[in-house]
Amino acid sequence: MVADIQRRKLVLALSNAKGSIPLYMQIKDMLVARVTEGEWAPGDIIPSEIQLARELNVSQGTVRKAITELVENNVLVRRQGRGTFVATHDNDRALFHFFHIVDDSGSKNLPESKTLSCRRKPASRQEASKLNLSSRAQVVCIERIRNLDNQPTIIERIILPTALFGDLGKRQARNLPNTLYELYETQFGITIHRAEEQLRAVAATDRDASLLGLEPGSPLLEIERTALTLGGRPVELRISRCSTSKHYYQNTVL
Amino acid sequence: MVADIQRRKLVLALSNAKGSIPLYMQIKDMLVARVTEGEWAPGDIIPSEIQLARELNVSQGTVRKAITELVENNVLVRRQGRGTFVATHDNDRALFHFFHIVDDSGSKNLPESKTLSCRRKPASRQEASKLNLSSRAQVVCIERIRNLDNQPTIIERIILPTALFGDLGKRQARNLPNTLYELYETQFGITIHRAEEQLRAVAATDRDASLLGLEPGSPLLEIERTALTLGGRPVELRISRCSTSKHYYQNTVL
DNA sequence: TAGTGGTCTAGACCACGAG
DNA sequence: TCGTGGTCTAGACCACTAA
Repeated sequence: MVADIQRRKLVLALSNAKGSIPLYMQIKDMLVARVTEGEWAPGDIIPSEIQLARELNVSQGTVRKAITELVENNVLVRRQGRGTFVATHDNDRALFHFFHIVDDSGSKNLPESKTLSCRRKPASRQEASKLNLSSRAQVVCIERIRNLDNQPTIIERIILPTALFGDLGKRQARNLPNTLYELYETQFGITIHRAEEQLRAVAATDRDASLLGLEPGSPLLEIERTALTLGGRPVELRISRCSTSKHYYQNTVL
Repeated sequence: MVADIQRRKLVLALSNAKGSIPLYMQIKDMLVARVTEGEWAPGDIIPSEIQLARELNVSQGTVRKAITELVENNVLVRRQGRGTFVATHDNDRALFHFFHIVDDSGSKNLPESKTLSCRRKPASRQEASKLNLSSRAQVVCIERIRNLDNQPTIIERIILPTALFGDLGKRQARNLPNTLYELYETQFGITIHRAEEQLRAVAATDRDASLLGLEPGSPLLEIERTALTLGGRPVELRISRCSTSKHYYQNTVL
Protein backbone atom coordinates (compact mmCIF):
# COMPACT_ATOMS: atom_id res chain seq x y z
CA MET A 1 0.00 0.00 0.00
CA VAL A 2 2.82 2.33 0.91
CA ALA A 3 4.54 1.19 -2.24
CA ASP A 4 1.47 2.14 -4.21
CA ILE A 5 1.46 5.63 -2.79
CA GLN A 6 5.14 6.00 -3.51
CA ARG A 7 4.52 4.85 -7.01
CA ARG A 8 1.74 7.36 -7.41
CA LYS A 9 4.01 10.12 -6.18
CA LEU A 10 6.49 9.16 -8.84
CA VAL A 11 3.80 9.28 -11.46
CA LEU A 12 2.69 12.70 -10.34
CA ALA A 13 6.23 14.00 -10.20
CA LEU A 14 6.95 12.82 -13.70
CA SER A 15 3.67 13.94 -15.13
CA ASN A 16 4.15 17.42 -13.75
CA ALA A 17 7.66 17.78 -15.06
CA LYS A 18 8.24 19.81 -18.18
CA GLY A 19 8.11 17.77 -21.38
CA SER A 20 6.30 15.18 -19.28
CA ILE A 21 5.89 11.58 -20.34
CA PRO A 22 2.21 10.70 -20.89
CA LEU A 23 0.52 9.07 -17.94
CA TYR A 24 -0.35 5.91 -19.81
CA MET A 25 3.30 5.47 -20.75
CA GLN A 26 4.35 5.79 -17.13
CA ILE A 27 1.69 3.27 -16.16
CA LYS A 28 2.94 0.94 -18.89
CA ASP A 29 6.48 1.18 -17.56
CA MET A 30 5.27 0.63 -14.02
CA LEU A 31 3.32 -2.46 -15.02
CA VAL A 32 6.30 -3.84 -16.95
CA ALA A 33 8.49 -3.20 -13.92
CA ARG A 34 6.11 -5.06 -11.63
CA VAL A 35 6.17 -8.00 -14.06
CA THR A 36 9.93 -8.09 -14.59
CA GLU A 37 10.59 -7.70 -10.87
CA GLY A 38 8.44 -10.75 -10.24
CA GLU A 39 5.60 -9.13 -8.28
CA TRP A 40 3.33 -10.84 -10.80
CA ALA A 41 4.48 -14.11 -12.36
CA PRO A 42 3.40 -15.46 -15.74
CA GLY A 43 -0.18 -16.68 -15.46
CA ASP A 44 -0.99 -14.43 -12.50
CA ILE A 45 -3.99 -12.15 -12.63
CA ILE A 46 -3.22 -8.46 -12.20
CA PRO A 47 -5.55 -5.97 -10.49
CA SER A 48 -8.59 -4.95 -12.48
CA GLU A 49 -8.52 -1.79 -14.54
CA ILE A 50 -10.78 -0.05 -12.06
CA GLN A 51 -8.60 -1.02 -9.10
CA LEU A 52 -5.46 0.17 -10.83
CA ALA A 53 -7.17 3.40 -11.80
CA ARG A 54 -8.13 4.03 -8.17
CA GLU A 55 -4.66 3.14 -6.90
CA LEU A 56 -3.04 5.56 -9.31
CA ASN A 57 -5.65 8.32 -9.25
CA VAL A 58 -6.20 8.16 -12.96
CA SER A 59 -9.24 7.30 -15.04
CA GLN A 60 -9.99 3.77 -16.16
CA GLY A 61 -9.45 4.85 -19.74
CA THR A 62 -5.85 5.76 -19.05
CA VAL A 63 -5.09 2.43 -17.39
CA ARG A 64 -6.90 0.77 -20.24
CA LYS A 65 -4.68 2.39 -22.85
CA ALA A 66 -1.56 1.26 -21.00
CA ILE A 67 -2.84 -2.31 -20.73
CA THR A 68 -3.94 -2.35 -24.37
CA GLU A 69 -0.42 -1.62 -25.53
CA LEU A 70 1.02 -4.29 -23.26
CA VAL A 71 -1.44 -6.80 -24.68
CA GLU A 72 -0.33 -5.89 -28.20
CA ASN A 73 3.20 -6.39 -26.90
CA ASN A 74 2.44 -9.92 -25.71
CA VAL A 75 3.15 -8.97 -22.12
CA LEU A 76 -0.42 -9.25 -20.83
CA VAL A 77 -3.50 -11.19 -21.91
CA ARG A 78 -7.06 -10.01 -21.41
CA ARG A 79 -9.93 -12.42 -20.82
CA GLN A 80 -13.34 -10.86 -20.91
CA GLY A 81 -15.33 -11.40 -17.77
CA ARG A 82 -12.29 -12.77 -15.90
CA GLY A 83 -9.49 -10.25 -15.79
CA THR A 84 -6.07 -9.41 -17.16
CA PHE A 85 -3.19 -11.88 -16.79
CA VAL A 86 0.54 -11.93 -17.29
CA ALA A 87 1.23 -13.73 -20.57
CA THR A 88 2.41 -17.31 -20.31
CA HIS A 89 4.68 -19.36 -22.50
CA ASP A 90 2.80 -22.63 -22.48
CA ASN A 91 -0.71 -22.03 -23.71
CA ASP A 92 -2.02 -20.29 -26.74
CA ARG A 93 0.82 -18.20 -28.02
CA ALA A 94 4.55 -18.73 -27.94
CA LEU A 95 4.68 -22.45 -28.57
CA PHE A 96 4.11 -21.68 -32.19
CA HIS A 97 5.37 -18.14 -32.01
CA PHE A 98 9.04 -19.00 -31.99
CA PHE A 99 9.07 -21.99 -34.30
CA HIS A 100 9.02 -21.16 -37.99
CA ILE A 101 9.79 -24.41 -39.74
CA VAL A 102 6.84 -25.85 -41.62
CA ASP A 103 6.59 -28.72 -44.06
CA ASP A 104 6.18 -28.30 -47.78
CA SER A 105 2.41 -28.31 -47.47
CA GLY A 106 2.67 -25.33 -45.12
CA SER A 107 1.52 -27.05 -41.93
CA LYS A 108 3.40 -26.64 -38.69
CA ASN A 109 4.16 -29.62 -36.50
CA LEU A 110 6.28 -29.39 -33.40
CA PRO A 111 9.26 -31.71 -33.69
CA GLU A 112 10.30 -34.42 -31.25
CA SER A 113 13.74 -33.85 -29.83
CA LYS A 114 16.56 -36.16 -28.78
CA THR A 115 19.32 -34.68 -26.64
CA LEU A 116 22.77 -35.68 -27.85
CA SER A 117 24.89 -33.99 -25.22
CA CYS A 118 24.66 -31.51 -22.38
CA ARG A 119 27.80 -30.15 -20.78
CA ARG A 120 29.37 -27.13 -19.16
CA LYS A 121 32.19 -25.22 -20.74
CA PRO A 122 33.64 -21.74 -20.83
CA ALA A 123 31.84 -19.45 -23.26
CA SER A 124 33.55 -18.86 -26.57
CA ARG A 125 34.29 -15.29 -27.56
CA GLN A 126 31.28 -15.26 -29.87
CA GLU A 127 28.96 -16.79 -27.26
CA ALA A 128 30.11 -14.39 -24.55
CA SER A 129 29.59 -11.44 -26.84
CA LYS A 130 26.12 -12.48 -28.00
CA LEU A 131 24.99 -13.27 -24.45
CA ASN A 132 26.62 -10.21 -22.90
CA LEU A 133 28.81 -12.36 -20.65
CA SER A 134 32.22 -11.62 -19.29
CA SER A 135 34.99 -13.54 -21.01
CA ARG A 136 35.49 -16.99 -19.56
CA ALA A 137 31.97 -17.10 -18.06
CA GLN A 138 30.56 -20.61 -17.87
CA VAL A 139 27.75 -21.76 -20.14
CA VAL A 140 25.66 -24.89 -20.53
CA CYS A 141 25.87 -26.28 -24.03
CA ILE A 142 23.07 -28.58 -25.13
CA GLU A 143 23.07 -30.36 -28.43
CA ARG A 144 20.01 -32.10 -29.73
CA ILE A 145 18.53 -33.41 -32.91
CA ARG A 146 14.92 -32.83 -33.84
CA ASN A 147 12.67 -34.98 -35.98
CA LEU A 148 9.94 -33.71 -38.22
CA ASP A 149 7.64 -36.32 -39.74
CA ASN A 150 9.90 -39.00 -38.22
CA GLN A 151 12.84 -37.71 -40.21
CA PRO A 152 15.89 -36.14 -38.53
CA THR A 153 15.72 -32.56 -39.80
CA ILE A 154 17.29 -30.10 -37.38
CA ILE A 155 20.50 -30.10 -35.36
CA GLU A 156 20.36 -27.61 -32.52
CA ARG A 157 23.08 -26.25 -30.28
CA ILE A 158 21.77 -24.27 -27.32
CA ILE A 159 23.99 -22.06 -25.19
CA LEU A 160 22.79 -20.90 -21.76
CA PRO A 161 24.67 -18.93 -19.09
CA THR A 162 25.16 -21.12 -16.01
CA ALA A 163 24.66 -17.97 -13.95
CA LEU A 164 20.99 -18.15 -14.88
CA PHE A 165 20.44 -21.84 -15.64
CA GLY A 166 23.01 -23.33 -13.27
CA ASP A 167 21.34 -26.60 -12.30
CA LEU A 168 19.80 -27.35 -15.67
CA GLY A 169 22.59 -29.64 -16.76
CA LYS A 170 22.54 -31.66 -13.58
CA ARG A 171 18.83 -32.21 -13.17
CA GLN A 172 17.04 -32.52 -16.45
CA ALA A 173 20.16 -33.91 -18.13
CA ARG A 174 19.15 -35.88 -21.13
CA ASN A 175 15.38 -35.76 -20.99
CA LEU A 176 14.56 -32.16 -21.66
CA PRO A 177 11.01 -31.29 -22.60
CA ASN A 178 10.40 -30.47 -26.21
CA THR A 179 9.43 -26.92 -25.46
CA LEU A 180 12.30 -25.32 -23.61
CA TYR A 181 10.88 -21.82 -23.20
CA GLU A 182 8.15 -23.17 -20.98
CA LEU A 183 10.84 -24.86 -18.88
CA TYR A 184 12.81 -21.63 -18.59
CA GLU A 185 9.70 -19.88 -17.38
CA THR A 186 8.47 -22.43 -14.86
CA GLN A 187 11.80 -23.71 -13.56
CA PHE A 188 14.04 -20.67 -13.77
CA GLY A 189 11.64 -17.74 -13.74
CA ILE A 190 12.96 -16.54 -17.06
CA THR A 191 10.46 -15.50 -19.72
CA ILE A 192 11.56 -15.20 -23.29
CA HIS A 193 9.91 -12.15 -24.78
CA ARG A 194 11.45 -11.72 -28.19
CA ALA A 195 14.22 -13.14 -30.35
CA GLU A 196 16.55 -11.96 -33.05
CA GLU A 197 17.25 -14.51 -35.78
CA GLN A 198 20.02 -14.49 -38.34
CA LEU A 199 19.63 -16.92 -41.23
CA ARG A 200 22.30 -18.17 -43.56
CA ALA A 201 22.78 -21.02 -46.01
CA VAL A 202 25.70 -23.23 -45.06
CA ALA A 203 27.21 -26.50 -46.24
CA ALA A 204 26.63 -29.57 -44.09
CA THR A 205 29.73 -30.78 -42.27
CA ASP A 206 30.47 -34.49 -42.24
CA ARG A 207 28.90 -34.71 -38.82
CA ASP A 208 25.78 -32.76 -39.89
CA ALA A 209 25.50 -35.01 -42.89
CA SER A 210 25.73 -38.25 -40.96
CA LEU A 211 23.25 -37.07 -38.31
CA LEU A 212 20.75 -35.90 -40.90
CA GLY A 213 21.35 -38.63 -43.44
CA LEU A 214 22.56 -36.31 -46.16
CA GLU A 215 25.61 -35.94 -48.36
CA PRO A 216 28.40 -33.85 -46.84
CA GLY A 217 28.28 -30.37 -48.34
CA SER A 218 24.51 -30.42 -48.76
CA PRO A 219 23.00 -26.97 -48.24
CA LEU A 220 21.52 -26.41 -44.78
CA LEU A 221 19.60 -23.47 -43.40
CA GLU A 222 21.41 -22.14 -40.34
CA ILE A 223 19.34 -20.13 -37.88
CA GLU A 224 21.23 -18.32 -35.17
CA ARG A 225 18.78 -17.07 -32.60
CA THR A 226 19.38 -14.81 -29.64
CA ALA A 227 16.46 -14.93 -27.22
CA LEU A 228 15.82 -11.95 -24.95
CA THR A 229 13.81 -11.30 -21.81
CA LEU A 230 11.24 -8.53 -21.49
CA GLY A 231 14.00 -6.31 -20.16
CA GLY A 232 16.04 -6.92 -23.32
CA ARG A 233 18.61 -9.14 -21.66
CA PRO A 234 19.94 -11.91 -23.93
CA VAL A 235 19.62 -15.24 -22.12
CA GLU A 236 19.79 -17.96 -24.76
CA LEU A 237 21.79 -18.48 -27.91
CA ARG A 238 20.53 -21.19 -30.24
CA ILE A 239 22.06 -22.32 -33.48
CA SER A 240 19.88 -24.59 -35.62
CA ARG A 241 20.98 -26.27 -38.81
CA CYS A 242 17.98 -27.44 -40.80
CA SER A 243 17.58 -29.66 -43.81
CA THR A 244 15.17 -27.81 -46.07
CA SER A 245 14.58 -30.56 -48.57
CA LYS A 246 11.08 -31.22 -47.24
CA HIS A 247 10.54 -28.13 -45.07
CA TYR A 248 11.03 -24.41 -45.15
CA TYR A 249 11.24 -21.41 -42.84
CA GLN A 250 8.01 -19.40 -42.97
CA ASN A 251 7.98 -15.68 -42.31
CA THR A 252 5.23 -13.10 -42.70
CA VAL A 253 6.23 -9.53 -43.44
CA LEU A 254 3.67 -7.00 -42.32
CA MET B 1 -22.78 13.12 -49.67
CA VAL B 2 -25.47 10.67 -50.66
CA ALA B 3 -22.85 7.98 -50.46
CA ASP B 4 -22.05 9.03 -46.92
CA ILE B 5 -25.65 8.77 -45.87
CA GLN B 6 -25.92 5.36 -47.48
CA ARG B 7 -22.81 4.33 -45.64
CA ARG B 8 -24.27 5.57 -42.40
CA LYS B 9 -27.42 3.59 -43.02
CA LEU B 10 -25.33 0.49 -43.47
CA VAL B 11 -23.57 1.16 -40.22
CA LEU B 12 -26.83 1.59 -38.40
CA ALA B 13 -28.28 -1.51 -39.95
CA LEU B 14 -25.33 -3.60 -38.97
CA SER B 15 -24.96 -2.13 -35.53
CA ASN B 16 -28.57 -2.82 -34.74
CA ALA B 17 -28.46 -6.39 -35.90
CA LYS B 18 -28.20 -9.14 -33.32
CA GLY B 19 -24.66 -10.12 -32.49
CA SER B 20 -23.66 -6.81 -34.02
CA ILE B 21 -20.16 -5.92 -35.11
CA PRO B 22 -18.67 -3.10 -33.02
CA LEU B 23 -18.98 0.34 -34.60
CA TYR B 24 -15.23 0.94 -34.72
CA MET B 25 -14.78 -2.31 -36.64
CA GLN B 26 -17.36 -1.26 -39.19
CA ILE B 27 -15.65 2.09 -39.50
CA LYS B 28 -12.33 0.31 -39.97
CA ASP B 29 -13.77 -1.81 -42.74
CA MET B 30 -15.34 1.24 -44.35
CA LEU B 31 -12.06 3.12 -44.29
CA VAL B 32 -10.19 0.14 -45.74
CA ALA B 33 -12.82 -0.11 -48.48
CA ARG B 34 -12.44 3.54 -49.36
CA VAL B 35 -8.68 3.04 -49.62
CA THR B 36 -8.78 -0.18 -51.63
CA GLU B 37 -11.41 1.21 -53.97
CA GLY B 38 -9.14 4.13 -54.71
CA GLU B 39 -11.24 6.95 -53.22
CA TRP B 40 -8.08 7.88 -51.32
CA ALA B 41 -4.73 7.07 -52.91
CA PRO B 42 -1.48 6.46 -51.02
CA GLY B 43 -0.23 9.80 -49.69
CA ASP B 44 -3.69 11.40 -49.68
CA ILE B 45 -5.02 13.01 -46.55
CA ILE B 46 -8.26 11.56 -45.25
CA PRO B 47 -10.96 13.59 -43.46
CA SER B 48 -10.17 14.58 -39.90
CA GLU B 49 -11.40 12.48 -37.02
CA ILE B 50 -13.98 15.10 -36.14
CA GLN B 51 -15.30 15.29 -39.70
CA LEU B 52 -15.56 11.51 -39.95
CA ALA B 53 -17.29 11.38 -36.58
CA ARG B 54 -19.86 13.92 -37.75
CA GLU B 55 -20.37 12.15 -41.08
CA LEU B 56 -20.99 8.86 -39.36
CA ASN B 57 -22.86 10.12 -36.30
CA VAL B 58 -20.42 8.57 -33.88
CA SER B 59 -18.10 10.09 -31.32
CA GLN B 60 -14.57 11.12 -32.15
CA GLY B 61 -13.27 8.41 -29.82
CA THR B 62 -14.89 5.69 -31.90
CA VAL B 63 -13.40 6.98 -35.14
CA ARG B 64 -10.12 7.35 -33.30
CA LYS B 65 -10.09 3.71 -32.26
CA ALA B 66 -10.72 2.60 -35.84
CA ILE B 67 -7.92 4.79 -37.17
CA THR B 68 -5.55 3.69 -34.43
CA GLU B 69 -5.87 0.08 -35.50
CA LEU B 70 -5.33 0.96 -39.15
CA VAL B 71 -2.20 2.87 -38.19
CA GLU B 72 -0.90 -0.21 -36.35
CA ASN B 73 -1.76 -2.11 -39.51
CA ASN B 74 0.39 0.17 -41.67
CA VAL B 75 -2.63 1.29 -43.65
CA LEU B 76 -2.76 4.87 -42.38
CA VAL B 77 -0.20 7.28 -40.95
CA ARG B 78 -0.97 10.01 -38.43
CA ARG B 79 0.91 13.30 -38.34
CA GLN B 80 0.17 15.47 -35.39
CA GLY B 81 -1.05 18.90 -36.32
CA ARG B 82 -1.48 17.93 -39.97
CA GLY B 83 -3.88 15.06 -40.35
CA THR B 84 -4.15 11.37 -41.18
CA PHE B 85 -2.79 10.05 -44.47
CA VAL B 86 -2.93 6.85 -46.48
CA ALA B 87 0.39 5.05 -45.98
CA THR B 88 2.89 5.32 -48.80
CA HIS B 89 5.55 2.95 -50.02
CA ASP B 90 8.32 5.43 -50.66
CA ASN B 91 8.97 7.34 -47.48
CA ASP B 92 9.70 6.21 -44.01
CA ARG B 93 8.48 2.64 -43.83
CA ALA B 94 8.39 -0.03 -46.45
CA LEU B 95 11.68 0.61 -48.18
CA PHE B 96 13.30 -1.16 -45.31
CA HIS B 97 10.27 -3.11 -44.27
CA PHE B 98 10.46 -5.73 -46.97
CA PHE B 99 14.20 -6.12 -47.29
CA HIS B 100 15.80 -8.36 -44.70
CA ILE B 101 19.34 -8.91 -45.91
CA VAL B 102 21.97 -7.17 -43.81
CA ASP B 103 25.73 -7.43 -43.84
CA ASP B 104 27.73 -9.27 -41.20
CA SER B 105 27.99 -6.15 -39.06
CA GLY B 106 24.20 -5.98 -38.98
CA SER B 107 23.73 -2.82 -41.04
CA LYS B 108 21.20 -2.66 -43.84
CA ASN B 109 22.11 -1.15 -47.19
CA LEU B 110 19.77 -1.21 -50.14
CA PRO B 111 21.40 -3.00 -53.06
CA GLU B 112 21.91 -1.67 -56.57
CA SER B 113 20.17 -3.76 -59.19
CA LYS B 114 20.99 -4.67 -62.75
CA THR B 115 18.21 -6.12 -64.86
CA LEU B 116 19.31 -9.19 -66.81
CA SER B 117 16.12 -9.91 -68.69
CA CYS B 118 12.47 -8.93 -68.85
CA ARG B 119 10.07 -10.95 -70.94
CA ARG B 120 6.52 -12.21 -71.20
CA LYS B 121 5.66 -15.84 -70.98
CA PRO B 122 2.81 -18.09 -69.92
CA ALA B 123 2.70 -18.68 -66.17
CA SER B 124 4.09 -21.99 -64.99
CA ARG B 125 1.81 -24.22 -62.93
CA GLN B 126 3.53 -23.11 -59.73
CA GLU B 127 3.41 -19.44 -60.65
CA ALA B 128 -0.24 -19.56 -61.62
CA SER B 129 -1.09 -21.30 -58.40
CA LYS B 130 0.83 -18.90 -56.16
CA LEU B 131 -0.58 -15.84 -57.93
CA ASN B 132 -4.10 -17.20 -58.18
CA LEU B 133 -4.07 -17.05 -61.97
CA SER B 134 -5.88 -19.21 -64.44
CA SER B 135 -3.65 -21.72 -66.18
CA ARG B 136 -1.89 -20.28 -69.21
CA ALA B 137 -2.33 -16.68 -67.98
CA GLN B 138 0.49 -14.41 -69.13
CA VAL B 139 3.11 -13.10 -66.75
CA VAL B 140 6.05 -10.74 -66.95
CA CYS B 141 9.25 -12.39 -65.81
CA ILE B 142 12.06 -10.09 -64.70
CA GLU B 143 15.46 -11.36 -63.77
CA ARG B 144 17.99 -9.13 -62.11
CA ILE B 145 21.15 -9.31 -60.10
CA ARG B 146 21.69 -7.16 -57.03
CA ASN B 147 24.96 -5.92 -55.61
CA LEU B 148 25.66 -5.39 -51.95
CA ASP B 149 28.89 -3.61 -51.10
CA ASN B 150 29.79 -3.74 -54.81
CA GLN B 151 29.64 -7.52 -54.76
CA PRO B 152 27.01 -9.48 -56.73
CA THR B 153 25.01 -11.12 -53.95
CA ILE B 154 21.42 -11.78 -54.95
CA ILE B 155 19.80 -13.18 -58.07
CA GLU B 156 16.13 -12.29 -58.27
CA ARG B 157 13.38 -13.61 -60.47
CA ILE B 158 10.18 -11.57 -60.31
CA ILE B 159 6.87 -12.80 -61.70
CA LEU B 160 4.02 -10.36 -62.31
CA PRO B 161 0.64 -10.98 -63.91
CA THR B 162 0.43 -9.04 -67.19
CA ALA B 163 -3.23 -8.46 -66.36
CA LEU B 164 -2.09 -6.03 -63.66
CA PHE B 165 1.32 -4.92 -64.91
CA GLY B 166 0.74 -5.16 -68.64
CA ASP B 167 2.89 -2.36 -69.97
CA LEU B 168 5.74 -2.76 -67.52
CA GLY B 169 7.84 -4.85 -69.83
CA LYS B 170 7.48 -2.46 -72.74
CA ARG B 171 8.15 0.82 -71.02
CA GLN B 172 10.59 0.50 -68.17
CA ALA B 173 12.31 -2.38 -69.90
CA ARG B 174 15.82 -2.66 -68.60
CA ASN B 175 16.09 0.35 -66.33
CA LEU B 176 13.78 -0.46 -63.49
CA PRO B 177 14.08 1.56 -60.29
CA ASN B 178 15.73 -0.17 -57.41
CA THR B 179 12.61 -0.08 -55.31
CA LEU B 180 9.90 -1.82 -57.25
CA TYR B 181 7.09 -1.53 -54.73
CA GLU B 182 7.14 2.22 -55.08
CA LEU B 183 6.84 1.76 -58.83
CA TYR B 184 3.90 -0.61 -58.46
CA GLU B 185 2.18 1.98 -56.31
CA THR B 186 2.80 5.07 -58.40
CA GLN B 187 2.59 3.56 -61.89
CA PHE B 188 0.07 0.77 -61.45
CA GLY B 189 -1.94 1.79 -58.42
CA ILE B 190 -1.02 -1.42 -56.65
CA THR B 191 0.08 -1.21 -53.03
CA ILE B 192 1.89 -4.12 -51.48
CA HIS B 193 0.61 -4.56 -47.97
CA ARG B 194 2.15 -7.75 -46.70
CA ALA B 195 4.23 -10.66 -47.91
CA GLU B 196 4.68 -14.33 -47.15
CA GLU B 197 8.23 -15.58 -47.38
CA GLN B 198 9.45 -19.15 -47.58
CA LEU B 199 13.16 -19.67 -46.98
CA ARG B 200 15.25 -22.65 -47.96
CA ALA B 201 18.90 -23.49 -48.38
CA VAL B 202 19.70 -24.62 -51.93
CA ALA B 203 22.80 -25.44 -53.95
CA ALA B 204 23.97 -22.91 -56.52
CA THR B 205 23.44 -23.97 -60.12
CA ASP B 206 26.24 -23.41 -62.59
CA ARG B 207 24.52 -20.25 -63.74
CA ASP B 208 24.01 -18.99 -60.14
CA ALA B 209 27.63 -19.70 -59.46
CA SER B 210 28.98 -17.84 -62.48
CA LEU B 211 26.73 -14.84 -61.85
CA LEU B 212 27.69 -14.63 -58.20
CA GLY B 213 31.32 -15.63 -58.59
CA LEU B 214 31.00 -18.78 -56.48
CA GLU B 215 31.67 -22.47 -56.89
CA PRO B 216 28.78 -24.47 -58.32
CA GLY B 217 27.01 -26.25 -55.49
CA SER B 218 27.74 -23.50 -52.97
CA PRO B 219 24.90 -23.09 -50.48
CA LEU B 220 22.53 -20.22 -51.28
CA LEU B 221 19.62 -18.86 -49.29
CA GLU B 222 16.50 -19.02 -51.43
CA ILE B 223 13.67 -16.67 -50.49
CA GLU B 224 10.37 -17.22 -52.22
CA ARG B 225 8.13 -14.27 -51.52
CA THR B 226 4.47 -13.82 -52.36
CA ALA B 227 3.47 -10.18 -52.05
CA LEU B 228 -0.17 -9.33 -51.37
CA THR B 229 -2.33 -6.23 -51.58
CA LEU B 230 -4.38 -4.87 -48.71
CA GLY B 231 -7.27 -6.99 -49.93
CA GLY B 232 -5.13 -10.12 -49.68
CA ARG B 233 -4.74 -10.58 -53.41
CA PRO B 234 -1.34 -12.01 -54.43
CA VAL B 235 0.21 -9.79 -57.08
CA GLU B 236 3.92 -10.53 -57.14
CA LEU B 237 6.01 -13.67 -56.84
CA ARG B 238 9.70 -13.11 -56.22
CA ILE B 239 12.38 -15.74 -55.88
CA SER B 240 15.72 -14.53 -54.56
CA ARG B 241 18.85 -16.62 -54.30
CA CYS B 242 21.34 -14.98 -51.95
CA SER B 243 24.95 -15.63 -51.18
CA THR B 244 25.18 -15.53 -47.40
CA SER B 245 28.94 -15.58 -47.08
CA LYS B 246 29.07 -11.92 -46.06
CA HIS B 247 25.39 -11.26 -45.33
CA TYR B 248 22.46 -12.83 -43.55
CA TYR B 249 18.68 -12.65 -43.37
CA GLN B 250 17.58 -10.79 -40.25
CA ASN B 251 14.26 -11.53 -38.58
CA THR B 252 12.82 -10.36 -35.29
CA VAL B 253 10.35 -12.63 -33.52
CA LEU B 254 7.97 -10.76 -31.23
C1' DT C 1 -4.92 31.78 -35.20
C1' DA C 2 -7.41 27.83 -36.63
C1' DG C 3 -7.41 23.03 -37.22
C1' DT C 4 -5.30 18.61 -36.43
C1' DG C 5 -3.99 14.69 -33.78
C1' DG C 6 -2.60 13.27 -28.61
C1' DT C 7 -3.93 12.77 -23.84
C1' DC C 8 -7.18 12.36 -20.19
C1' DT C 9 -11.53 12.30 -17.76
C1' DA C 10 -16.17 10.56 -16.09
C1' DG C 11 -19.58 7.95 -16.81
C1' DA C 12 -22.93 4.85 -19.46
C1' DC C 13 -24.20 0.39 -21.09
C1' DC C 14 -23.10 -4.35 -22.93
C1' DA C 15 -21.08 -9.24 -23.03
C1' DC C 16 -18.98 -12.61 -20.65
C1' DG C 17 -17.61 -15.76 -16.73
C1' DA C 18 -17.87 -17.56 -12.19
C1' DG C 19 -20.13 -18.42 -8.06
C1' DT D 1 -25.88 -11.60 -9.39
C1' DC D 2 -21.56 -9.33 -9.40
C1' DG D 3 -17.19 -8.10 -11.20
C1' DT D 4 -14.54 -8.21 -15.27
C1' DG D 5 -13.15 -6.46 -19.72
C1' DG D 6 -15.36 -4.29 -24.29
C1' DT D 7 -17.68 -0.50 -26.49
C1' DC D 8 -19.17 4.15 -26.84
C1' DT D 9 -20.06 8.95 -25.63
C1' DA D 10 -19.11 14.02 -24.74
C1' DG D 11 -16.15 17.08 -23.71
C1' DA D 12 -11.75 19.15 -21.82
C1' DC D 13 -7.08 20.60 -22.57
C1' DC D 14 -2.42 20.15 -24.80
C1' DA D 15 1.16 19.97 -28.71
C1' DC D 16 2.03 20.57 -33.14
C1' DT D 17 1.60 22.50 -38.03
C1' DA D 18 0.47 25.61 -41.42
C1' DA D 19 -1.30 29.81 -43.09
